[in-house]
Amino acid sequence: MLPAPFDILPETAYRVLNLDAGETLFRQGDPTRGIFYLITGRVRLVRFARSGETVVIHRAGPLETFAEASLFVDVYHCDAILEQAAQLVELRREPLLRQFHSDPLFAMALTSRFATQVQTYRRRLELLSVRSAQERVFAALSEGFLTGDIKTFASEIGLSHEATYRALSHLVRRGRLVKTGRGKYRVKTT
Amino acid sequence: MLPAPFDILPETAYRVLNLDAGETLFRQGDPTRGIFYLITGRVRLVRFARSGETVVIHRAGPLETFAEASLFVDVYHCDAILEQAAQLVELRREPLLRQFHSDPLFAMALTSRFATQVQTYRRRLELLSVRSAQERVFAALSEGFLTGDIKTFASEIGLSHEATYRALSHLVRRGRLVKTGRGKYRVKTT
DNA sequence: CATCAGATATGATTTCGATCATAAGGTGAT
DNA sequence: ATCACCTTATGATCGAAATCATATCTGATG
Repeated sequence: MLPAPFDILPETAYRVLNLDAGETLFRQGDPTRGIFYLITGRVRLVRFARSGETVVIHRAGPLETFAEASLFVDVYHCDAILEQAAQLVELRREPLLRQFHSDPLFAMALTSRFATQVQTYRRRLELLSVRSAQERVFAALSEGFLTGDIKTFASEIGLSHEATYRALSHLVRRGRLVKTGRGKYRVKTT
Repeated sequence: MLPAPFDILPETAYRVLNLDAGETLFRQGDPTRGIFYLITGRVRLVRFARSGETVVIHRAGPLETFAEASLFVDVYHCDAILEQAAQLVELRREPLLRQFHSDPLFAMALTSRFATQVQTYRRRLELLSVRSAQERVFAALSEGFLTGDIKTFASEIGLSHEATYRALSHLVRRGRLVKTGRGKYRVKTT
C-alpha cells in the first residue's frame, strides 16, 4: 500500500485520512505534522506571495508523496488545499525521524528515493525544453513516460492531448514509432 | 567552496578535476565513483535508448551537483559529456557513504538537500505548466526566480528572452510590476 | 443488452510565442 | 577614448501548438 521505504514503518507511524474537495490539509505557518502520500484525489500546494497573489507550487496526484521537505523544518511553507476529494496517508514526522536515526537502511532508502525523484524531475524538465511536439513525444516515449493513458502522458510532457495524438500519428507515419494497439505505441527498434 | 552539507567533508573525500569540452566524465555502465559538483562549465547527461537514439537527461550548469542517484547504485545509468570545458569537484562515493552512516547530522542534511531540490523542481515544473507568457513571468517573479540577468531568467522559465522582455513591459504597463532599473523588476505590492 | 462517459482520433481555425531583425544602453579591454 | 561585445528592448513575420469541433471506439454500469 505504501511505497518503499515507508512500507516498513509501524502502523503507529501513519494514519489514513479522507478529505473532501475544498478542505485544507495544512496552512502556511502550521507546525509540521508529517509528509503525505496520496492514494486517490488531488491536492494543490499554494503559496501566498507578498503581492497578495497566490502561486501554485505543486499539484500532487494519485500515488505521489508531497511535503517531503517539511520533515526538516518546523512549519509548513505553503497551504495544501484539496482540489478533489482524496484518500491520503499522513506519515507522521516524529516516528519518521526516529526511524531515520535508528535505522541506517531506512535512512539510505529515503535519501535514495529523494535522489531518484530529483533525477526524474530533471528528466521531465529537460524534456520540456524540447520545442517540437514530435521530438518531445518521441523522447518521452523512449524514456518510458507512456505508462497509463495518452491524456495523462500528454499532460506530463506539457502538451495538449490533441497535439500529442497528432505527433504520435506523424511519428508512426514517418516510421519512427509502431502502434501496438489503441493508445499503445512503441519506439521502433531499427 | 562546496555547498552544504559537503563543506564538512575531509579533503580526502573529494578532488578537483579540470576537463575540456568534448571529454567524457563517465559512461553508462561504468562503476560509480561518486557525485559531482560543477564549479564552472557545462555537462550534458545523455542516455542511449534501445532505439539507438540519444536522449539528453539533464544539462548541469555552474554551482549544480549531478549524478546524486549514483550514490545508491553501482553503475552509472547515463553518459556524462563535457559540453563546455569545466572545473568540477568529484565527491567520492566511499567517503560520502561512510560519512552518511557515521554522522546522522550529515545524513539529515543530505536528505534535506535532496528534498529541497525536489521541491524546487516541482515549482519549476508547475511554473512551466502556465501557458501565458505574462502569467508565467509574473509567477516566476513572485517566486523570486529573477536573481541574475533577464536572459538567464528567460531560459529558466522556458521562454525566449524576447517573449520575456515583452511580458515584462506588458506587466509594467498594466501596473502589475514596477521597473526598478535596467533589467530590474519587482512585483507591485498593492 | 442498452446506455453513457470517457479515451482515442482527426479536422479547422486561431492565437501566441519563436524567430528574425534592428537599435540603444552598458561594460570591459586595450 | 575608442572599440567590441553583450544585455536590454522592441518591431515584424511566421509557424506550430492550443483551442474548438466532431466522430468513433471502448469499457463500465444498471
